[in-house]
Amino acid sequence: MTKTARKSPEEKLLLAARRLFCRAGIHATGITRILEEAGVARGSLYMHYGSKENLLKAVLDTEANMWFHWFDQDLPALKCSSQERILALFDLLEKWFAKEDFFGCIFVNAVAEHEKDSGWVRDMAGTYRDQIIDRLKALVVESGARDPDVVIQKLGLIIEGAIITAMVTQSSQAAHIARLAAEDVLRCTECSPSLGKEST
Amino acid sequence: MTKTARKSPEEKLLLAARRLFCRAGIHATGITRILEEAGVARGSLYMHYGSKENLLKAVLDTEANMWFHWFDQDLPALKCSSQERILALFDLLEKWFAKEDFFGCIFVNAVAEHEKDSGWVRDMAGTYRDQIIDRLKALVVESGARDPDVVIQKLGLIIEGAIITAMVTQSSQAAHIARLAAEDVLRCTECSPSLGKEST
DNA sequence: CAGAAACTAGACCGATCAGTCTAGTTTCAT
DNA sequence: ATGAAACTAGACTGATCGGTCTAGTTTCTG
Repeated sequence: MTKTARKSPEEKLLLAARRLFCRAGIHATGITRILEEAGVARGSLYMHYGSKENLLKAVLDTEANMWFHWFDQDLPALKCSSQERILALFDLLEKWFAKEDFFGCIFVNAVAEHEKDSGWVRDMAGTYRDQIIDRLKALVVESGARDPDVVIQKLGLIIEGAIITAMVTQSSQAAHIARLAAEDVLRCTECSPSLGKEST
Repeated sequence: MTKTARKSPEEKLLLAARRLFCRAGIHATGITRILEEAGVARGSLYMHYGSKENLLKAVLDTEANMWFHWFDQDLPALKCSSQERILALFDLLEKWFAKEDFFGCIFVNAVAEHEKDSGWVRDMAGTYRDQIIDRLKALVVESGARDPDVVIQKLGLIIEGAIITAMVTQSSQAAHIARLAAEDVLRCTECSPSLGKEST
């Protein structure tokens, strides 16, 4: 169980930063605390990342890659229908939430603590979000849903709700509820030709 | 349109703090910036609130009261079924999201930027969350849903998802999607005697 | 009108922050 | 074995933070 043993200072910094940024907040986490948690010298941080901001960017990249891995590797490996693959995403979420060091999504946290009107955090989060939504879209379209765009938006909303609920309640239960809600959405979409039309 | 005219320094501080905490983040917002935005002297802040922390608490109180007002005043005033009242909540959310100074939910933001394991922010957010869920529960039970607890959790998740999506996308569209998803959940709950039972 | 309370403007303080720099140590390729 | 690069430990800097304090002005109340 030597968790941070045999890792390069670069990797130890990345892991410590991810954990602390999520657990205590980005602004509330000082460089010094990251260095202590990582067991790495001050100079190494600035040699590898140059600034706290760049370190945060690296953490965001890492988290995005987790999502990409889910969509590009884990889900396609399943031998099941594309609809079941969509639902399997919530099982991946459940595993994520259940990790002892899960303290919310760094993207949500980063957006929450930074300027909402503009800025690189917002841009970066938006770009990665779009890339994730695209992958979700491929799954939904493949499943032959009646109104893919609406389904995607509903599912995206449920996923984000699950993340926040899991962060607030500190329980992986949210993923299970989210899966049930997603099942409702998918069932309604394939069963009802036209829903109510309160246009406004 | 004199927005901050004829208001007491206390109220001007509260409004400025709420806006800035949501728009730029709590830690990223300095006392001085709040004072500038509010047009109020430094001493007045400490006379009325004593600390930045207490000011944040007051902002959280205000936001909680908005939710209580929705559940205790606005929704009961509607002459419609309790199920339609549940859905009307999403119309209130839509109005909220559409405000020019909507930049996310201060509760979510506050939890996101503070220690997740403990602390007064977490406690306060949890307490208010429970009180809001209780009100939602009353509505759901009144609507005669088959499995109220699950429905409540699904709806809570959808509501939180809507808030985050609205924050990230800066669009009130999320409320509309959330309403559609909520309709799916309610429809499935009342139509299907027993859903799939993947009990984990 | 008079006194108290609320309020303003801004100087000021100690703490802490991100980031720099120096000096010495370890690691590693050749 | 040796030199370069990576790394450590920690002192240091300038800026900024939350919060205090003083002095003078406005507003409210009786």
